[in-house]
Amino acid sequence: MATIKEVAARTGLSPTTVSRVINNHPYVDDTKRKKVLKAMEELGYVPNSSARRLRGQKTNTIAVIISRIVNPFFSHLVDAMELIAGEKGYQLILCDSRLNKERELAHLELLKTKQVDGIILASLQNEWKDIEPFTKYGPIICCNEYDKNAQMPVIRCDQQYGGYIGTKHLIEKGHTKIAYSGGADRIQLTLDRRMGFLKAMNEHGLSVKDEWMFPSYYGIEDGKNIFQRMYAMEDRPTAIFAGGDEVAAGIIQEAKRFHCRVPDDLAVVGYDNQPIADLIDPGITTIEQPMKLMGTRAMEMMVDMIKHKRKVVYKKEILPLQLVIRQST
Amino acid sequence: MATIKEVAARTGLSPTTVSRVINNHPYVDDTKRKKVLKAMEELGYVPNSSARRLRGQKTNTIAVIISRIVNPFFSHLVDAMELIAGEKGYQLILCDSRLNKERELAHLELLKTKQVDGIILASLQNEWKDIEPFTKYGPIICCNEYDKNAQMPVIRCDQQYGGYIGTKHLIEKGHTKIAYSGGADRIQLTLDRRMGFLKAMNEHGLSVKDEWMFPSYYGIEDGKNIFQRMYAMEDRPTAIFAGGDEVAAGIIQEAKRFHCRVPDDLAVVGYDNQPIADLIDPGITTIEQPMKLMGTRAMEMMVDMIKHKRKVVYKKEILPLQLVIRQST
DNA sequence: AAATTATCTGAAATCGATTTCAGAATCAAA
DNA sequence: TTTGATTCTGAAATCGATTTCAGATAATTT
Repeated sequence: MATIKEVAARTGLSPTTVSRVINNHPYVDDTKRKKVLKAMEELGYVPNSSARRLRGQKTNTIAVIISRIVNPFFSHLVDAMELIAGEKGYQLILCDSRLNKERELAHLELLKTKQVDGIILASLQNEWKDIEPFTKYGPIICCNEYDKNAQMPVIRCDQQYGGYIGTKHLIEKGHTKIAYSGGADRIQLTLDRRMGFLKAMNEHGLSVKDEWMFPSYYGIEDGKNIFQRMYAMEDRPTAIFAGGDEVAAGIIQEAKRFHCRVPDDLAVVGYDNQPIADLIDPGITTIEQPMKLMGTRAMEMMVDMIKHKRKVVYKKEILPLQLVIRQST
Repeated sequence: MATIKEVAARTGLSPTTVSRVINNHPYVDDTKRKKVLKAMEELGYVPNSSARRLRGQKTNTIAVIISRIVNPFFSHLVDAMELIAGEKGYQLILCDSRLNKERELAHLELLKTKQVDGIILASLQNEWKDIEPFTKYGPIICCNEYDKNAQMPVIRCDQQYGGYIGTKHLIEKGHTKIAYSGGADRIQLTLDRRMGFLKAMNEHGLSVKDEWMFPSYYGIEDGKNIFQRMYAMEDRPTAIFAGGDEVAAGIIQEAKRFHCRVPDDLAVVGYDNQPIADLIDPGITTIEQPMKLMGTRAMEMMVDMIKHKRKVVYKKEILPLQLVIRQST
């Protein structure tokens, strides 16, 4: 409630001097500094952040756009970001696009209206051409997902490598009839992963049946669905590379229900290494993504870009992926 | 980049009129209104939100304080809140106290410094006496957790009832030697739940062994730990009411490893009805909390309080809990 | 002693919007 | 025709801080 003027009045000094005390400027007489601090204390004065934002043209706020906070992948990512943001003195605004283009664009407006100093895009619903116009209002970086055409900093994993090592693992286990979930999508990350899958298959002279290529799905229910479709096939695959641990879990759960043994009758590889991967029986062999590291690095880079108002040098960081072997393969 | 002045200059009108157009005030000549809109469009003008905040003494931002976003309970809660906040035109600032008192207090400062219009406390690390001073700076409501002494609006579940029905269910299944996890804690929610447990036990003339009362734990590892401790006992309980689904999952997983059959040798009841409850084998009998509803109602109430600047009438809402029976009992 | 530098202070401008207030023009009612 | 209401407009004040600029005083250096 109290303003800087009231503090000034109470001390008989000017608002300028009070401001200097608040901001630890040099050249303030020590007696007066103490007087100001005392008055601030007594009045319960706290600087009004709206005024500071306006004058300073800075919000100390960063937005992160994700597609679903309930997805453990994103909640871990956001968790890491929130920690770093706090350490660096920034607030984090959570923006959930819910896989919706318009919502994503609406959230990007935050940068235009100066509600945030920068935006981390951890999910990408729009094409680069629709996002690009926003870059002139402040720093935007991609984290996890990316666009091939985008000239913007990005922190991500080598998804092609992920697809490759997962598939290779199945091949080494002796599988030749391998299904894949995560096909028909315009998301670069998905395309990369699929390319890795196909690369491994090709390298071993294995062909891929069209009917074994499932589109991108996310939930447990989708996994159950996929299993049923495979189960109904004449020529069943003996292994599947699922797009995520939840899908993998759904497949495994449904397989059990149909007395189809995992991994003997059907081997399953997941993605993300989420807690459930280690929880269900059998444990899911999966590709671990360094979510903490990705979130941390993205936030560090964002703060760095804001602080140094550095001309957006197109910078990319690619983090390692790892195969975690459990009992589902 | 463009300001309201530039728009005014371009149209030959005053900033006042431009402002009227922006805010849909009546009494603006239609020709001029169109002229202004055109100029805004051409200049790519968007109102600066810091200026609006300062002048309007409103931030259109709400903070939610939770203890861990990676906990599915909270991510679902936040998910629901984010949705409603967006619908009502508010931004959501995510504050993760990480179970730390100081972090929680630091986040409450957001209200003091006018960075947010209100705060939803979905986790409570401090005592009411330390939180109360902040209430004079704006609306604060509790969601999920609460404090007995607190005179503040709260949306929560009847945890005592939850503890009661879970325990009663075990008793009805014929168990008399029932352990409980979630004991030594100063959190009201935990105390309530435990009271429900004890009430059910008393009603059936069952006594509770001290060594069967475990403190509050959260993770899978804690669950494993609890199982091992029970397993090592002379007099083993035949059932346990775990504080959460993760703990329950840990117990079940470890039980399997020791060839202890669930539910025959050990029945397990969880809490929250998280996805894993349905995923692991056997499925976990658990108490379902209406997280979506709780988040939704909390956000609606918060927006309502902000909009109507209503004197904080102490209002509480208690939402229903439900027993979900699966194979672990 | 004069010149220079370092330390300290406040008036006024500024950030970019909204609101108040007063006044002008138009229209309707008495 | 006068009065009153309705519609429209802009100058200036305001929100609450920070920054610029200029000036005063004290301390150092020549």
